[in-house]
Amino acid sequence: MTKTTHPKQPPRAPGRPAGDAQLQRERLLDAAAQAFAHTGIQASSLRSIAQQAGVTPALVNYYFGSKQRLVDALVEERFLPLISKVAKGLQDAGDDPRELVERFVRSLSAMVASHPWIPPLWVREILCEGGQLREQLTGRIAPLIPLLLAQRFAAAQARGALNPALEPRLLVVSLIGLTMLPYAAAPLWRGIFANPQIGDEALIAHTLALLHNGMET
Amino acid sequence: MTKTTHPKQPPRAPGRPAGDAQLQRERLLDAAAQAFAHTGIQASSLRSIAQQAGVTPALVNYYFGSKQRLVDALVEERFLPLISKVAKGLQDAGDDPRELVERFVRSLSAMVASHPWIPPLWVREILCEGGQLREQLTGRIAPLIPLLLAQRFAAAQARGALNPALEPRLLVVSLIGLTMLPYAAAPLWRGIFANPQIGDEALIAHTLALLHNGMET
DNA sequence: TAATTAATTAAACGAACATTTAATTATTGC
DNA sequence: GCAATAATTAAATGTTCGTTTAATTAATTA
Repeated sequence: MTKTTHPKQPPRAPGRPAGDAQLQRERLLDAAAQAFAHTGIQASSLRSIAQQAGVTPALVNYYFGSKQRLVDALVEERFLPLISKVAKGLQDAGDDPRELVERFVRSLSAMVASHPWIPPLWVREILCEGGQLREQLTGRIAPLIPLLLAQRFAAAQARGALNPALEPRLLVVSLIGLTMLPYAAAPLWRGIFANPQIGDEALIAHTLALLHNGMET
Repeated sequence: MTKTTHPKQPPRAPGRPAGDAQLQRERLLDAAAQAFAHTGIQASSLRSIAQQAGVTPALVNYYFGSKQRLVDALVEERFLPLISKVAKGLQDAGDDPRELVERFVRSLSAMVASHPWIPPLWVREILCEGGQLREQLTGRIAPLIPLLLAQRFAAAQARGALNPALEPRLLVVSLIGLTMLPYAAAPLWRGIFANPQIGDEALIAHTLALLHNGMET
């Protein structure tokens, strides 16, 4: 989709501008994160990203070389560092499955609050078939979070600290379904269930209540 | 994305063919459902859909008028009837929230087994921002399923038949996150958690165990 | 059987896309 | 201060897309 709303900046003349240089690159990454989450990578044109940043599409290729390498830069510099931070918090947690679940829910909530482009990007580019970030998940994210959680859940279940009717690996899937999906779908259910409004704290409390009760032996 | 694999049918000459007439329309709807779920509506070209059905893109416009009306036809003739069937099953269920949840889980499972294009289409065109089926959800699906479930959950909670720590409307979101998302993400987690394989029955048993335990007062 | 209608293709159109090239201007190093 | 380099734009290129038009052939009707 092409952004048809111009912020009405007077078109700049060619030539090197005065002042800030490498800051343009960051502004392009910001615009790309917004566009990719909002519209999807494939459907986001370099024109619309450039326009959002107030430059021409040729400048995107000047800084990144191609659309694919813009995606790569966004993954390395913006996306994976956030994932690693969540993973660190889980590694440092103990064996108690309740503690693991609570840390996951709360750190995801904090990440989404400061980087609201994460859930829509996750849906479009990891969950969707053909998503361009799927390889990142299977190759670099899965060992850090899903496999780690599954192992700890299985160990907890073996020593009787987790509802034996659950399947430890599917509990990881359930955990993601109960956290990432509500954030990604928030515009939808906030519209359907308007009045009275449901806040973020209520969402966390509900999710933890369901999970803690459901995990009990 | 354009389908580059040709099923090697010799190119047909112009002119009205012998035999089956209105069957082509159904074949185009089949191909469209596959393509839209697999690639997304916007990214599915009429060329690829036509090629999948063994015809030319002009024939798509002959039968449907435009790409938009092809989408409309798919919604009316294939998608909404399945949703209505699920909604009927819920309306006929009693007040017991366990019964409601079990019916939802099982009828969704049956629907997905016979129409596997539903979960990816739901993710792409309802969950994703800008999805072309969102108006259908808020306008025609929400009253049939999410609002109905939320009302019954709230009533059950009021009479003490549902964990009071839960929020009835968010329980609907949780229910969808625990059912639709695992189906949509199945190719992902079946790859990550390979060996031993997890079957559909195990998924249903796990999901119901978590929900029933979590809903207990 | 002759005329009309239905179903199909090939070809063309204009728009949007990612990318490349050449020109233009500011900054930096000597 | 002058040459080299860095940052930017305008314009052009070739591709793909949805849609339209005209031609073609089978089925239907009278």
